[in-house]
Amino acid sequence: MDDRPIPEATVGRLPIYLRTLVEMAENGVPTVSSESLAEATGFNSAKVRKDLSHLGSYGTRGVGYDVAYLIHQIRRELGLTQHWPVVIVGIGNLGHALANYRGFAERGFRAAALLDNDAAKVGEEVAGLRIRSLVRVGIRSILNFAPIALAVPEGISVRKVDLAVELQILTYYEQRKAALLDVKRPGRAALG
Amino acid sequence: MDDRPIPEATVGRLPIYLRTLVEMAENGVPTVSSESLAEATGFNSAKVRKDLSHLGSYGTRGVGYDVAYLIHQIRRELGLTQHWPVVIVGIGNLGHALANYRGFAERGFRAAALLDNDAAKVGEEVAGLRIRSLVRVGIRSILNFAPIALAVPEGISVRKVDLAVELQILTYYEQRKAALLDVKRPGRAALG
DNA sequence: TGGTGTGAAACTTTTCACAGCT
DNA sequence: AGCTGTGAAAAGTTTCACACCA
Repeated sequence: MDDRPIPEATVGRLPIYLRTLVEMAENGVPTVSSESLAEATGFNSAKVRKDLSHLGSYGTRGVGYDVAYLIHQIRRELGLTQHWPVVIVGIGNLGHALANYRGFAERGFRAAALLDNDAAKVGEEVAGLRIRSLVRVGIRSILNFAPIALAVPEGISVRKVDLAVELQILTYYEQRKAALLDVKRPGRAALG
Repeated sequence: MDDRPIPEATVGRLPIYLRTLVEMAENGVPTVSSESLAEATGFNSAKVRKDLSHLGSYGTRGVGYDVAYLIHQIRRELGLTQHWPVVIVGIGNLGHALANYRGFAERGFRAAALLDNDAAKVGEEVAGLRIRSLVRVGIRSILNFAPIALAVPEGISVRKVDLAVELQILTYYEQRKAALLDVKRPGRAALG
């Protein structure tokens, strides 16, 4: 592994390139240019080239990138060539859905355990796994769906997914769009 | 509304300040300094001050910010003083969970309709709403949980939540941590 | 004294534009 | 001729550090 870390912004986009490339491979596409990869992902070609350049020089001038090889390189860089067991904590509505979420299985993440601190739920079976009680386990990364800031020991990575936060960000831009419409057509209500 | 748009990075953090401030208000905290708000959110105080300065000059030097007033200002800026009906499209595992997700209701988002293009599901009742078939509706913003890049008409805002992507980003950093351990303790396997 | 508000500096990310390879 | 790879410029974001006010 090259020891220069890849910029955070690029790391955030690599999974999206990967998903797109896998789809292209399934459709028998052998090579892809930065321009067409840009179109498929919604980024622009300069960004695509800069991003991919952090993996190494895997493109061919005048041709583009070999889809299969690029998939391999991104998988390797993201550490997806090995198996990462996933533990789902809190088997409520969302935990249930996550345990059954096909998008995880399809991309190589398998739930290894379901944990809940509600004694009433322990023993129940979900998605072929028995719910177990919460114990101290060797967790190193957390994808947190709970709307709280977790305090974790150093060395544990946390990413948050807060569904309401995402909606609130949308309302900000929605509101601005409404305001723009107002300016263009004065007298019309901002929201019909 | 001030017509200078708030920087994107700041908009992304406003909902997090809001959540924290609401919690503080519930605990009877009357004022908050940028330092303590930073501690509660995990950002730093300079960033908090810069972010809040985009709302206006609502702090008091030597004292801090009035919690209730700040909540009001952030809500106003995010457009949360009005009601935004939410439509859930695709009532599978995840759609089910979203329809029942308390985090939405608690923060003022109510599902107005559940839509699915699977005829077998139409008519079924979930979370007190009857599933209806997919029709052309006046949608202006989309929070997309499906692992595909949506092609939408101009003027429609899209935000993506791809749960597998978030996990893949975590594996990158997890892998780097493992590599660092390796350097420190040569001979030890990267992953126990 | 304590803590905001903000220019300026530092850093990160994006975009431009083109040399150079196939 | 076509497309990558990349320096350099531009834009955006974070952090610093301090004037200034309650």
